[in-house]
Amino acid sequence: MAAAKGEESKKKLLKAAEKLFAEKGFQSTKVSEIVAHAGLTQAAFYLYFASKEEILQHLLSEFEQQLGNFGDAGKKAGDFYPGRVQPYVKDQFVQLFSFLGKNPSLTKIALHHGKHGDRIREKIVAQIAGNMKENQNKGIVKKEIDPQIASEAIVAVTERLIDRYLWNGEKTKEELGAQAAQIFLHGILNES
Amino acid sequence: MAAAKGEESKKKLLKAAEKLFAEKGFQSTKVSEIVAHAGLTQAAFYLYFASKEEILQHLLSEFEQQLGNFGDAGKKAGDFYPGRVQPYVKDQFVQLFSFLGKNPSLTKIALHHGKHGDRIREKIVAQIAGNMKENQNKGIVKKEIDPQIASEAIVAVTERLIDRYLWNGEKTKEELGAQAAQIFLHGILNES
Amino acid sequence: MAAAKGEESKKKLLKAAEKLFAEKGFQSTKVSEIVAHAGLTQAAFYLYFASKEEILQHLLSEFEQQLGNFGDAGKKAGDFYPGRVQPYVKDQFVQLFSFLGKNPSLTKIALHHGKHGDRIREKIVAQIAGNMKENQNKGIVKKEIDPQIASEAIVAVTERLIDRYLWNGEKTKEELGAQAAQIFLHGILNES
Amino acid sequence: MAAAKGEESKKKLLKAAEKLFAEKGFQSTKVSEIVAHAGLTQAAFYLYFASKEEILQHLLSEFEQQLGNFGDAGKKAGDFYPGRVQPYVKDQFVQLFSFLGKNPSLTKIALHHGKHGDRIREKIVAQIAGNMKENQNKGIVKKEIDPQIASEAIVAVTERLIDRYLWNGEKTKEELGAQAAQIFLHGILNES
DNA sequence: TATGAATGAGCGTTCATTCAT
DNA sequence: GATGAATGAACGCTCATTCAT
Repeated sequence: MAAAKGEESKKKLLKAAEKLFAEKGFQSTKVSEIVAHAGLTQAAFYLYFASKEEILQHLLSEFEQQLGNFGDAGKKAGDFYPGRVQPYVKDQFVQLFSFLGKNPSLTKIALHHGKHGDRIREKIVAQIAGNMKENQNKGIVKKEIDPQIASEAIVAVTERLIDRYLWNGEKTKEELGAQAAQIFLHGILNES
Repeated sequence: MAAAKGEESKKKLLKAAEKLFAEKGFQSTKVSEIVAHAGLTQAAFYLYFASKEEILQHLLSEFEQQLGNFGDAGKKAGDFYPGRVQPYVKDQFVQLFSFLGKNPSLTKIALHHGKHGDRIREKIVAQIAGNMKENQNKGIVKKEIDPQIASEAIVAVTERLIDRYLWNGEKTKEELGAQAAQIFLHGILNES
Repeated sequence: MAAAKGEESKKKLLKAAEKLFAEKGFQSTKVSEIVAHAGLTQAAFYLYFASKEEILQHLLSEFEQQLGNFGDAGKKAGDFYPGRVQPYVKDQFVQLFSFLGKNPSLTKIALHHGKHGDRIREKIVAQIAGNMKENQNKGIVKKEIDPQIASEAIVAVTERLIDRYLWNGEKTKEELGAQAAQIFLHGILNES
Repeated sequence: MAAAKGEESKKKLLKAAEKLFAEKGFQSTKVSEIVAHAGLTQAAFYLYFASKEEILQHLLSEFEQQLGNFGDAGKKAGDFYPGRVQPYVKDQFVQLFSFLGKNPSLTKIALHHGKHGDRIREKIVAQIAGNMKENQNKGIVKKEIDPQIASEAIVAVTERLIDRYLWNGEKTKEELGAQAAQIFLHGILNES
């Protein structure tokens, strides 16, 4: 009934790797450190993962899976705001924030890791850009905005604020979400 | 007329290191690769730099030096827009863009490199936040904006757009600057 | 029954290092040579010792530990020769010889290695000088002798004779001990 | 009239090498250090010496040359003490001391350097042993003494006392010579 | 399921030595 | 006679990975 002992070890390794990869980066994290944090030996590592690279992939695909759900949630959420445009857009924004903030270390790893990061980021950006284009057609979003660029900006900011303020508990997800939404939706300037 | 041969080699090494550090990160870049790109032997590297770490520092301090000038420029620029607030703010924005865009690889290295990156980023953010606070007091920037957060956002976006669009020539500095300014100054939404 | 395999390898490395350090000195001995003699790879070396320096320290402290015992032995031995002074002094002399001769390579390494060697030699010299001073007070040793210098001389000779004659089996410990005692106790000249 | 400039540089290099070899040993002394002490460049070194090894040989042969003179001096000195045996022997002893003490660093280098050191030491030992054997035949030196061993002892002590007390000026050549002679000629024990 | 022991390949660094000027 | 610049070869050390038990 209890999870097989092996499965537990595998989880410990994944947790350790996630923490360390996020803290020090993939290259700088040694297999020896991962197993030390997991309370196992180096040989045990290779019982569960073929290589250091593979445990990263495992983490990354875990993240990508959750990413799929996010997309669906976004779609569905649209239906709940018939007619009221601003709350809808704002809510989508907060959702992204909430989603990426749920797993800050995974987010950091996923978006920072060269090739893989690019692919994943592209996915998120595309999703947001798609939504934005729709909203542009509906007249909600300004015509002058390049959805591609704006989406990149949104992701970059989300990523950064999570890393800077959420990670260490300096701000809450809600505070950050509100601020980010405020900035992106209305800009920082007073209307003259 | 010809620059001392040694100085040339040093520059070649710096150029190569800059390129590679930006492309693959510090850890993943091997000294052997740097010297290969510079057309020298490994031993020659240590004629000019005490360690791989030191060439990074060299690059970093080069960047920080330019950073100082950027701050001064920002201050002076303020005087040129008496009464016209928006162009002033926008211009400042574009300047940051222009400044960081002038040396994309150095920017990437500087802001991505753990401890050092944090310090440098903090410097830039503080400078922008300072300006923003002033403009907030003057009623130019919205009261609800947290200058700290907004500045982090601005830097994050600038960094990302440079890396994504400028690096490969997909967009020009001006295009990006305009788009970013647009987003940050007025937001993406149409006024309803 | 069998000693743990790792412990065996460690011992092999220590034996090899001892031999080579004694033969060619610390600096001239390469880690590659040590492991070759031990039948291991270079990486294995660092499984047991953090650095080349550390294996030297290990050897040195092993020697110093034995050194402590030597001091005690000397003290106790004094009690066994009540009233008969010459055999007592001679025996102490032979003991030093026997002690250092038990591990010629370790002795060579220990006394030849700069800072460390100086400290260890000082220890031995001080011990002998202490004894000698006592015997001087008892009227056994000549007043004109400077115990410090005489002790340095004794150690130097012991060291050299071991290295020259014991190492290659040309003389036995007893022969050397007898000759050295003879020289130091009564000198080389006939009484005229 | 002035010595050629090249000859001066060569001398500077020899002086520097002598000092450094004595202080830190041959292996641990880098060519870069030698030239730094001599105020020259590394390339200049190879104008005068084919290799690091060669400058050592140069130093060594310089020492060996002086050694020849020492042997002759010993022989001649014998004639000046007709009938008075002890002063003669003692004087020879002091001469060795004086000779080796004249160039402590060269002495240290010469006697410490493996193969070469062995050859040179052998030469000195043989010379002393030869004299001692003569004196043994004349009844001056005890029959029981093995001249070979005694000579090794004498050289070892001389070498050590020079290194320990002369080098830093703690004792003078004369003090050391007297003490050493005292020990070796008459031993440390009181006649009971 | 897990480990203790070992390794191959490579990395950053050093150093005696060379050569064009 | 001397130098600035460069190098080949090796060294100490690290690390992801393997394998017998």
